[in-house]
Amino acid sequence: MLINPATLAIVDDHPIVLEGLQKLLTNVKSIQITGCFTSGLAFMSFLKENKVDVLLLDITLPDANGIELCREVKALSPDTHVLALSNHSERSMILQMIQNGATGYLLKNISSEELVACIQEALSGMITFSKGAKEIMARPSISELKGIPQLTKREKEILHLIADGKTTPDIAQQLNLSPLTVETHRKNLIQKFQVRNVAALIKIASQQGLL
Amino acid sequence: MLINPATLAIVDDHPIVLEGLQKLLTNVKSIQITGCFTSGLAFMSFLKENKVDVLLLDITLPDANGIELCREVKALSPDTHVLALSNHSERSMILQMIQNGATGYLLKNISSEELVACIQEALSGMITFSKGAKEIMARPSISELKGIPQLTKREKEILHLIADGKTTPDIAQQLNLSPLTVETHRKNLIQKFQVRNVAALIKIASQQGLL
DNA sequence: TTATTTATACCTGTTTTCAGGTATTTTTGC
DNA sequence: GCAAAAATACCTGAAAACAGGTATAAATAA
Repeated sequence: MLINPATLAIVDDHPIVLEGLQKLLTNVKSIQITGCFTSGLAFMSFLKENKVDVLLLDITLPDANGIELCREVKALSPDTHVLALSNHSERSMILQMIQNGATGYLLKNISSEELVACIQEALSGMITFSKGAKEIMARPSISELKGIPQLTKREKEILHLIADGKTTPDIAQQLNLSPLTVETHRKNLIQKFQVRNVAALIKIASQQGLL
Repeated sequence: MLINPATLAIVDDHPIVLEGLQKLLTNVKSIQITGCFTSGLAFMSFLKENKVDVLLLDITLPDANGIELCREVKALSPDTHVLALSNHSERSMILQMIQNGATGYLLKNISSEELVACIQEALSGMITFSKGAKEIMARPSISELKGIPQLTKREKEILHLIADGKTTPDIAQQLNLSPLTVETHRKNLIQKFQVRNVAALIKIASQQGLL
């Protein structure tokens, strides 16, 4: 099974973490650490020249935020598996990282065996979470799920059309309704979600998975 | 380890699937099937009277869509672990289910051993995926990640404020800018994302994890 | 240092949205 | 069958957004 060891890079602004991870992973034969960086910019220029199979990425960085960096990495090098390595234990943060192309999410309290196992799983093309992250993901906050207004069929329909950039006259024509009717539905949507305008409406609807 | 077997319910509009799952799970001592339903409505009324530890939920249903049903289930009974069981293999679909409170996602080509393992993992309070689902999750579509316009610091700032429901005058005051300047940024945002109005802008920005 | 991008600001006119209502006809649930 | 909810439609006036420009200072990259 020893063809070529997988290349691994680490981005973390704490040198101590960098040191620790290196020590943990040096005696793993199947993994070769090819670079350690304390800034996103430095890593990106490295990535342009070198192949990286796995990236361990801290989310909080001095120059850029990890979520955007993750997306940039995947856009430049889609085959690089990005594993977020973070203290952030909010469910929404984990979801955002995954949405932006991360192959996994590891909490920093991870054990060394678990770390290696997760890297292996990522290398084999699967999403992976540390135990702690799995537990967080299984516990959706009730507030996220409750307090979601109940929409009628028509309201959902119109919500989607609004989100697609359609204006009231557009929607009225498409659904063969009076523009005044569409306005009423729009107003009810804004009222039900307790927001001020469509911008906030679309944001909340999108975050709650209604679009 | 045999205190009380976990209660499990199944919602799927194909009776054959219902039969098959029942057969697969009857000889598992730690799991007790307490109900099988072919419609979301029927299950919801059952859930009001009975405790359900795990729900195997098909996404495509005649009366409601599984994503919304999942949210309703979690709102009514937060301790019920919902495992999506589906043929849908789109990454976005999986993410939506998770965002709406699902504890896991299983593709229907799952093996019986894997199914039991996933149910056990869900019962122990962790998110879980079938092998196939893990692979899909690890492969973000490139189109999702590329083609994202590059925004300046100011534009990001204003994008967030717009998403929060702030109007141009609001934003101008908050950032000590001329409303006309804010209008320009707003216009540039709409142009960069190639959309018609803020509604579409916020939708796309939200889906790309920029909010 | 020069060229480009970014951030700033302005102008005009049209369209759309939003706030504040009222009101009738269908559905749907009990 | 009756009550409630949903879908329909209307009205007015103010506020905001959008389309279509132009233009200049400051910062940044080549």
